[in-house]
Amino acid sequence: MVGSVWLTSGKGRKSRDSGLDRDKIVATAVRLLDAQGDVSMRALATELNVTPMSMYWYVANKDDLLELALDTVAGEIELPEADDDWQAGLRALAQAWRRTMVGHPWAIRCYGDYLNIGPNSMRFTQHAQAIIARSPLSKADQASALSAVFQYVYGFATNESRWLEYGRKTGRTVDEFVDDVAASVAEVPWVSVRSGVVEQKHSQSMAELRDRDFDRALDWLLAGMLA
Amino acid sequence: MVGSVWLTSGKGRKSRDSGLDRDKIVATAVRLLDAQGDVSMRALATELNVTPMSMYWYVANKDDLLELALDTVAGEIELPEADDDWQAGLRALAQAWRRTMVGHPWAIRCYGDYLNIGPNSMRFTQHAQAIIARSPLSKADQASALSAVFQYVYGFATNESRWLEYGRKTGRTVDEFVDDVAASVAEVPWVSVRSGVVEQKHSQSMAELRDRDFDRALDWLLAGMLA
DNA sequence: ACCTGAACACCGTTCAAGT
DNA sequence: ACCTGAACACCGTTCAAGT
Repeated sequence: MVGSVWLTSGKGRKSRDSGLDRDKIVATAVRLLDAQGDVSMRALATELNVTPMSMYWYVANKDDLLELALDTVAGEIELPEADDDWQAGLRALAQAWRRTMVGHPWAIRCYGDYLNIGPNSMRFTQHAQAIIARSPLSKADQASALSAVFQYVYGFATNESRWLEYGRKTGRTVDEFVDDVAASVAEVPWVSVRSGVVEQKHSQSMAELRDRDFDRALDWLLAGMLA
Repeated sequence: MVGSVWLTSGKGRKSRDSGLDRDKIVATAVRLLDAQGDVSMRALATELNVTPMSMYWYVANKDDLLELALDTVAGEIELPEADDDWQAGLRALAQAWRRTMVGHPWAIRCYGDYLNIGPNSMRFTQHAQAIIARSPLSKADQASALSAVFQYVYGFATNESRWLEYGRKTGRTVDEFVDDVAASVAEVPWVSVRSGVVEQKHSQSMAELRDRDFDRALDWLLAGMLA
């Protein structure tokens, strides 16, 4: 919670004598998380052909493990080339973040649980700050602007991930799943107005809708900043 | 997950013979969630002086219980008076949502887990749609605009709730907690640039910063929509 | 119609012990 | 230095049984 792996020296760089080390454990955890949406310490251990308790030699507890896993996926985010157009840069960065988060729905779920000060997360943050520094905004506005953009992106990606997870769990495509929901929801007595998502669905695929909306809102935000 | 309490007729309107009914169970769950940040079925039952298993007569499972609890807090959101100024209306609605979510951090945590089609949630949704309908935006843009605003608000409130929870758990004020984090984080080798939040902290309280940033970003978004 | 007891299949984690 | 076994204190939930 308040403690962070990154604030303790820890048993990070232990070498092995049975093929095990912290990196391997974290990598395996990420693999299982990607596959199942969650991990237990016990499942992780059996995957590694070892007793559950051996995990605790490399990692203080499950929270630490997840914090490490989270920074691992933060390392996958492609940072766009430096460019003079800060708005384009910010859009590209937001897109990159969204892309990798949607690829790891479990990550976005635990995003708020940790301080996110691992090396990869910090690399990302610094990149974002470098981009916004090229804008004409005041120092104070720059911070607000970054928060605004990434709070929006976080909200968007969270929502997007959920639909993808729903789809995966029910073994249907997202579009099919949305149809199912729409049909069920229509039966509920107090639902007289359909939600925006469901309403527009039939004209285009959810994926197209999402892409368009994502860029659109970013443009609004960026345009508003200069107004 | 994909199933929803609201899609099953369920044991909702059972009467009691030992003072128990679904409403009372849900109300108690909300009380415990507010107090501790989570509930177990077992703790809820003992709070109600009853065996864990009796819960399952009123509620199919824990997910259903939480879905009901979530709609209960959705009922606390104060819907602003109808007004011709749609931007003011949207801002007021966003503020109201933020206020009640920050009061129930557990709620925002499970917000994405359910379909949110309970009566109170739908009342909220319809109110939002009524407000945006008064804007000059096209039908399609109206849906995008609502999504954008509430995705941002969701991201903001999630972030805000986390800081408040951290503070509460460590028994410090949010400002003190931010100071603690800043001090610890400064020790981490790869942290060469401070994050926006931490950097500005000393000039004003976090609460002031948050209020200003929240309104600010909403203004940007709304301004961008008309550009 | 409502509630219980015993049980199942899980969790994360501590602690003392092995090599 | 690394790993294990047994145990503790939890979970949500099923199922058959009581009243």
